[in-house]
Amino acid sequence: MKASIEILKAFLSKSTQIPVNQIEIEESYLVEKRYKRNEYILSENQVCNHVIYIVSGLIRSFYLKDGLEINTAFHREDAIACSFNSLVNRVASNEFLQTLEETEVLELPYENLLRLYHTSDKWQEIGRILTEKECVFLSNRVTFLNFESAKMKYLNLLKKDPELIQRVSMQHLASYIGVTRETLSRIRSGI
Amino acid sequence: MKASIEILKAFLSKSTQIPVNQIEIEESYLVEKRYKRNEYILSENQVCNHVIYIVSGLIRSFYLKDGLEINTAFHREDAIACSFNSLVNRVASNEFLQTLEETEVLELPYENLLRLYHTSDKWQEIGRILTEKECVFLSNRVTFLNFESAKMKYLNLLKKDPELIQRVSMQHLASYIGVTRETLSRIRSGI
DNA sequence: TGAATTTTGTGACAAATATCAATTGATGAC
DNA sequence: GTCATCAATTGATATTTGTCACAAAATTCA
Repeated sequence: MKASIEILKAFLSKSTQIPVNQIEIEESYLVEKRYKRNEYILSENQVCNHVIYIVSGLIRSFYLKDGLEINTAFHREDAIACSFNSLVNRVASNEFLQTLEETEVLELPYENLLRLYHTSDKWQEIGRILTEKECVFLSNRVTFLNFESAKMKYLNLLKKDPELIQRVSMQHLASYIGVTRETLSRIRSGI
Repeated sequence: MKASIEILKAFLSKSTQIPVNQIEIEESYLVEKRYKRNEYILSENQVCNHVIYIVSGLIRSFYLKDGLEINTAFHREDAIACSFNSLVNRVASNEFLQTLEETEVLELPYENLLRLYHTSDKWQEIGRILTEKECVFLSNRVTFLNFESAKMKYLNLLKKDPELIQRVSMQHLASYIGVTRETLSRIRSGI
């Protein structure tokens, strides 16, 4: 018996406004997993075969550019994570998923996601609404990154998501907002 | 009789891999409209009440930052356009939609989109897949904008979408890739 | 606890890009 | 075709940010 399934359903209901009792999923569709700190959930060139729901913990997505790690996203408890393009288009991922804290997840394999989509229009709706939310997040992120100074990007992140700044190291935040570690350090020291 | 409905259906079928004969929509749900060059389809602070399918023409999305126009997207024939966040969350748009060429569209009012979603799981699927594509596009755009030099951003755009560079003025492209007009001009002259 | 490792901070300097001002070139209205 | 308007270019300079090198601080773990 997987206790975290109720937590997942609560997340889905909250995110989509669909009543919990209308959200159905077979327990066998999901796999519970635990990761230690700094473990890789997905590596570059693998095809992403799962959507994961994070019960607890913290995960980062990043890609390599000239050997340097550039973070694209941070995923915390009560959120989902995957390499979106890889999952949806069945292509090799250009990004890694790595835990930054000890992390507990519920894994939904891609083929089960398809089963849900094909057997239930509620799940089509869930997929659509969650994808819409991701779209809104991403278009805000584009605006956030484009045409803003390093200082404004840091201050905006601080305002919008102060908790992230507490939980993620500065070197990881730096590439997420598109500045070097040194510049971020100087911004923080107020120069 | 709206001739462009068949064109819309072909677009949806091509984008979603759903056979055309499974895509149904009442003609009365859609409104045909024509805009001249430089007309506004949506202004800041309005709630976006339509998704539009562009039959022909070119539209830009932009927002104002310190009185300056920053372009966020360009939408061409055989594509859809809207202010996504405004449409989905029913909030005032922070962006404008303006034609850059004479443009012919099919307008789908938001309430009709909801009708489609609530009466047909095919339309839930169409919505999901189109939103997925937008997500992939946006996450590529984030990667494209973050941590790239002005020159690389221009060259990447040139490579990925040379047609856009032909059709859109340099001043509009500049803010789209997050550089000033002057810098873009210098990049193009090869300095 | 203490050594090793990782992360963060600082300084000096270089490179990239923005800003401001002026000019040239292109386009559209009449 | 001409004038007016808008777009693109160019130069000079200021500002921002990156790069490299190293030191200080914090964290990890044996």
